[in-house]
Amino acid sequence: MPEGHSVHRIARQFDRNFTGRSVAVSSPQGRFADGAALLDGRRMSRAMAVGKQMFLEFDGDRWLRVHLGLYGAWDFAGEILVDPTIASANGRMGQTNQRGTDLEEAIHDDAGENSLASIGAPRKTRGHVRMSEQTKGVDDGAELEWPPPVVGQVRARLMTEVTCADLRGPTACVVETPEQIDAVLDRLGPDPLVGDPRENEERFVAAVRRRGVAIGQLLMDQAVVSGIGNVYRAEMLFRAALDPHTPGRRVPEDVVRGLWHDWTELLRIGVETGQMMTMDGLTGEEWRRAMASRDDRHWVYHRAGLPCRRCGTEIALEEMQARKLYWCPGCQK
DNA sequence: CATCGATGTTGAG
DNA sequence: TCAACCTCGATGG
Repeated sequence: MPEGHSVHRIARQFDRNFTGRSVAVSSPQGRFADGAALLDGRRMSRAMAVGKQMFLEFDGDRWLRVHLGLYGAWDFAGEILVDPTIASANGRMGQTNQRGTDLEEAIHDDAGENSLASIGAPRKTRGHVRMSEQTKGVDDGAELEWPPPVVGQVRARLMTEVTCADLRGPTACVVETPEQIDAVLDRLGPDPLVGDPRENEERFVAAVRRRGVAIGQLLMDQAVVSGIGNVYRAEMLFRAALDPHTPGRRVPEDVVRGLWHDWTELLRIGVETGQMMTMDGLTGEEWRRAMASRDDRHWVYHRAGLPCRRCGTEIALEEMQARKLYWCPGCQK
């Protein structure tokens, strides 16, 4: 569920709270026990995100790669220092942080101790993780039948002296070598927040205009561009007034460049605010409504059958590559 | 209470 | 193309 903006926010949280510290790594659930043992006690030296992938570097050339997939999420507990670049939800953005209206990616930076934040799939915070609650040591009874891996519990727990991060439900949570990390990076398309902007744009333009595949598919292809998911795809195509079925090579170059610039800006806003804000030019009242309800926040996403906000045409819904595609046949031609 | 579906990816066929 | 992965909020009875 989390698209690129969430993953960048998580990486910044790790950078702020874990980089430079020794980390106790465990797998309360058991399914990451081997990987946890490889990392336990090492110092984390770097956190970075590329698209929907997050990479945590540890001393000794070991990396933890995490992909949240459809419903993964991180819960932070204990002392949490909030990265200033993502803290604005409680400050400058003012009404975007209405209390109780959006727990989706709320960052609680008001309490130094036992504050808790959940970033990832939409999810309510679920109560505090007790810092004293260490993973229970298990004695070496050779004949013990180990219980099967538990579903619905913490796959990986990372703890410093003061901060705890719990991971649930990821698609990928694996320890990898630098070479393996490079291999993953190599097949990822450009991320506006990583690397050289000019180079990124040219890569994106070339990747799109080389293909006969529908632009609606290309935007979701992580080898073409990193971090865009089903929501941003639908919204970006609407904002560009572009028919999702247009083959990549038939999209005018300036429109392709426009898509890149739009993604750059939407991602920047998403990382800063923690919300997928894709509607602009709203009046004060419209804005308030958009912030208060997920259903009022998008141009087309999740609005099948409803009248287009711009032209009144019924928003269409179809399956594209087994994902739901929302678009306005009136505006997008 | 049970069932469904979701902001995603992989790998089998 | 489709099932599997794996979690939980929303929905319906």
